[in-house]
Amino acid sequence: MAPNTADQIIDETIRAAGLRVTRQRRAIYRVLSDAEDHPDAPEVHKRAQAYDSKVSLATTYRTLAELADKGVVNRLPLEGEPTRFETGDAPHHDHIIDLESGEVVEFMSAEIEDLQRQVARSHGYEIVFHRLQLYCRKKA
Amino acid sequence: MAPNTADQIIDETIRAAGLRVTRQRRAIYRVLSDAEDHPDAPEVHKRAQAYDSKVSLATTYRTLAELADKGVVNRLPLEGEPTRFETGDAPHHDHIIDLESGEVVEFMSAEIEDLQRQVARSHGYEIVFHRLQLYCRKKA
DNA sequence: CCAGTTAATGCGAACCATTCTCAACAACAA
DNA sequence: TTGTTGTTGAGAATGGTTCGCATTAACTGG
Repeated sequence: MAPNTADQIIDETIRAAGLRVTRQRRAIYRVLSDAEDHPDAPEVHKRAQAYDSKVSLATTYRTLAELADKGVVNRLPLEGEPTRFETGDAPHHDHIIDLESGEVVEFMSAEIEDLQRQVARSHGYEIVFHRLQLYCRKKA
Repeated sequence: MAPNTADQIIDETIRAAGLRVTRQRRAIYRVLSDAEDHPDAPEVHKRAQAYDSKVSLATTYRTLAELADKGVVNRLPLEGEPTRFETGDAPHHDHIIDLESGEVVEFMSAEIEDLQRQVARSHGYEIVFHRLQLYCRKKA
């Protein structure tokens, strides 16, 4: 099996995070780069095992945490359910959570971001990171 | 000790939530209406015991959850630490979290709220509730 | 004001997502 | 290839929160 570009990028990403490239980390990161949705850790684990059966749940949590700390992956802590994950390569965005289906939709609003910074500044703060989640239902 | 207005309001609030008025619930709710800050459940428990020594931690969690479900109290789930609580009687607002001190500052922005609604609508959703938290550090 | 009905409490056990421990193992560098 | 050091797996441990259940206390309606 010849190396392809996608694999190389994944390895590169892991290495750039200052981590050794292992089968497990490749599988875990690949799950997120392939994902169309926002899986939680057990789900990432399950999918990772499809790529490589030798991935433990502990390593999944560990790797997700390490990658998240490096900014390569984003945590998406949701109200009342396990944290979900997404790759960190997309430009910054916030989330709409469909309360019925659990589906997560990404959105972006430069205006909101600006206002947030403004609000923070007016209180003498600067934003390190923020969390904006709109828990919604489909409009009638 | 003659009944005063504050006590009556507390009882009223609890009753309005469809709950029986008990010493414990009075103590717990009073903690929040007296609080200047945003305590977590164990802290509420500790303070509630000052008003009435017979309050268990389980009841504290239970009562906070019940009151939160009724909208009388707001949950404030924070990134990486226990959920904190506040009364629900203040007008809607969001929070700035000081990453160094853990202090929570409330703010309000009608503009941001409007933009949120607009964003949701443009995706075919209507907001049921939202969470906006700015994790900040004091500006240099 | 009392008894009965039903809800609320306290205690500890249970839960669940997540993290840790540590011996076995695998990446990478020389 | 071998040494060094980071990584893994398995399961135990953690920590916040919830539950089960026997006991106790609020609210009826009489």
